Amino acid sequence: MYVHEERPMLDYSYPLNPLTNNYGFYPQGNGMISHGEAELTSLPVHVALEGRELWDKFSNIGTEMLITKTGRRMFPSCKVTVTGLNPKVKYVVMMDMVPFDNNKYKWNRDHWELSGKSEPHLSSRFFIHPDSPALGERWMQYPISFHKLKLTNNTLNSNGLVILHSMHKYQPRLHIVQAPDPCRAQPGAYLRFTFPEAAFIAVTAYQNHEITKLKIDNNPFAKGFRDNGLNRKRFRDKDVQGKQGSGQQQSKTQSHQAGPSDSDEEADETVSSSVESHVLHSPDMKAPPTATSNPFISAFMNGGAGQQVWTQSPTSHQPQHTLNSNNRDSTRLSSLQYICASLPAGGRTLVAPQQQQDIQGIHSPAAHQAYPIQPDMDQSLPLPPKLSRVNLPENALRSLEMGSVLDHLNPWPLSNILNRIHARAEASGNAGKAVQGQPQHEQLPLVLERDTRPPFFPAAQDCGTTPYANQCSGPSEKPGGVISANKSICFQMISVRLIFVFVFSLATS
DNA sequence: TCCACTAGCACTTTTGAAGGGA
DNA sequence: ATCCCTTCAAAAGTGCTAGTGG
Repeated sequence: MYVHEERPMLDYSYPLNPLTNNYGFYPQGNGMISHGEAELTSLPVHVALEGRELWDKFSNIGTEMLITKTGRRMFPSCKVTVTGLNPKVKYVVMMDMVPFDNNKYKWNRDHWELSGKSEPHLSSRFFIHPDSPALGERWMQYPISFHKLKLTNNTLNSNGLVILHSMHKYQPRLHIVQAPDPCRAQPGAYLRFTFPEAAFIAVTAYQNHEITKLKIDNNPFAKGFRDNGLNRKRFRDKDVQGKQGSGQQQSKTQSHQAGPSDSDEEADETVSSSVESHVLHSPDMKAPPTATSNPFISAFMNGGAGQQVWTQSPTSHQPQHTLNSNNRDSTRLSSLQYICASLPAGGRTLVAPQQQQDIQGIHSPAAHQAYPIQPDMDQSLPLPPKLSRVNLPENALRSLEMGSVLDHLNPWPLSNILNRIHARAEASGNAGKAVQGQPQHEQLPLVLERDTRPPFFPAAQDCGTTPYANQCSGPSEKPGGVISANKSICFQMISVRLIFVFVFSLATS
């Protein structure tokens, strides 16, 4: 199982709600928290995957997620409930996909079977939740939805998509990153949660008709295919001409009896109750006037825009002048989610209890008792505020891609980045004031000296035994793997730089 | 021939601008 | 001038399917 477990001492709770899995994190309060470790890791953080009923339906059949060149949303989408955060501390929440195993799959008539070894995993690209950063109380107020996360098989995409291999199995992974607090000169920590029950096989066309049927029944966008697709003109015409259904239509007829009634509500709730994601920009998007409403984006625009932007007033953002320009390079510059890649192996991965037992063979009922929960899943929550799409200035992203070639040889673990922020906060003396002066940032070298001081975070573990070995170990030995490995390194280089600016912006926002 | 993949289609939902009324 | 509500067209998200290429 591809779970990067760094601290076997971690404790996990059992599911507390029959419809959700709650993954709790309870560090043992016996002084095991290392020096300088941030508050996040000392909190009883619970994460629960919403819509377990639907996920289970898919999982029982064998979840498939369509991936396309232009990107396809997940259905069901990942929506999680988080509890146990510090309500007054800012966090960044993001998601990526990690390989479920080392295998490649193929569909054989009516079942999935193994089809050899998996392709080298492309470095992860994060989908950063648009509300990031936000206070813990906000994250706990509403379920956190990632329904706008898109999957693609296009390794060259520039539209903020998560890249996957077709016919490979993946599972979602949630990251909660504590924004560094400059005033307290304390670095941020982060937690990771994987969702094995949401594992899926990425496909370019649905293989299992049962999955297709489930999607049609539950996804409101696919309503037009309900009632055996007879709503559609094409099928109506065919019906009139003698009901000469296609193979797929026939297959639907075999089992499709359920109306849209119940599933409608379920699906509608899934789609409508979520928060809008921000897609930082694709060339065909208009720049909305609310582009700077997100403080993170504002911070990023200020903090990551490179020299050209440093000279601007923080309030002088003109989102309509950003990536939506006709600049021909804009197609390769897009969202932060897309560019952010490959979180290093420095965090803590929390897995489902059963999975945890598989790995470590441990139980922890005490944890459950210690923190009897938490979210009332039946309680209706107010709809979260909606956000408009936001854009990043092109030069902000471009400047981040410019850096030392050496960077890709030693990508920074997130912990190192946070340590560096901490060091910088210390060096600045009064970080809260220092960060107000934007020009100071301009003077920061893009390529910072490394490892000049001991880390405050646990150093990234050697990832040779993890599924991310491909990311960390450089070019693959396979001839075909060199290119993808180089791509991976390139993504890493960009992403680490972005993460740095991103987190640093958090510290200063 | 098989299989993975793509592009375009028809359909539905979502979004946001525009307009009108209080 | 502002706010709220309704309307409507465009954009975006679905699975389907014919066709392509290895």
